[in-house]
Amino acid sequence: MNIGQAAKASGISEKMIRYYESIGLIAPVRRTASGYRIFSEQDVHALRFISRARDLGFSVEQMGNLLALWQDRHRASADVKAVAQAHIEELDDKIEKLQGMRRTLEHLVKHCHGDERPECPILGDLAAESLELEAGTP
Amino acid sequence: MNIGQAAKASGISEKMIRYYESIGLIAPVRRTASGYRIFSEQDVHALRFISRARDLGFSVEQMGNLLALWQDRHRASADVKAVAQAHIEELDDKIEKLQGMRRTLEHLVKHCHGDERPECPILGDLAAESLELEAGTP
DNA sequence: CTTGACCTTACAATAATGGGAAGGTTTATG
DNA sequence: CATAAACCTTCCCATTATTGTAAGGTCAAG
Repeated sequence: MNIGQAAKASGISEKMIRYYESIGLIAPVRRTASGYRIFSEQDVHALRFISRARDLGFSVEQMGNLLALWQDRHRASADVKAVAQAHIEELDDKIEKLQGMRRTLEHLVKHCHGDERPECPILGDLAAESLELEAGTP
Repeated sequence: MNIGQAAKASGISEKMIRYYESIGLIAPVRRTASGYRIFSEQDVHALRFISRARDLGFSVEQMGNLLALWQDRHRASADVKAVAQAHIEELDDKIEKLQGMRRTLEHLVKHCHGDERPECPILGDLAAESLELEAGTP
């Protein structure tokens, strides 16, 4: 299997496969005499593993940890669980941050007439001209 | 006011102030004979505007639009509202994506024993060895 | 007049990805 | 067999927003 086929089979672009190799996330694969990469089923399996981990939002570093655990027959599932839980917390942080932004913005949008006139509480809030809408006094 | 004071007053780092100037988000401010930047109250006001917009997750490009609207006396609030609403949709997309990841991960974590044994549904799912946990057959 | 705290520019790095150029290789077709 | 299309290779650049660092100029206080 050459890199194009491996890319299709794994859902990771050729570019990213080369990148993952260059940073050591995956080991260099075999090459033909002329330098073309040859991917075994095993190699593609690892790429699919990465693809799924990536879909779950794991960073390259976390994927490295997961791959190492995956390939370690004597791993403890507790270690895997710890990585996953840490990632859940990261996700929660991001989600909460975005939701906070969303709430504030939603509030401002609700109070904006959205017509031809220039008066606008959204700009008012950004310029802090007006009476602190929302901002933390519940 | 020099850049250090403007940074403290606005909550934007010196670095980022220079950067925002370099990319044209803010106009170049006055300089002393020796080249030090001098920030007026107006300049700092604009920086605070940017700081708040940034806290709401607006991109540099969006902040540029908002600044332009802010400084346009004849703006229509509808235009501001449109920018804000577009951003809310972006936030919603991001939130939904993260929540999807979180749900899947939570599900996997729940089924992982988290002990000394190597068996782990989290790795199993990433390797797609097992019976498609979660993945779209409700 | 020196020291330390400031300022200046310029360049590099981060994380993950895409784009393209310049050139070698394999495959299909005439 | 020759040639063209479709691959592959490496290398460099761009992205977004931000921080770090280095080398050097300036200012205020002692």
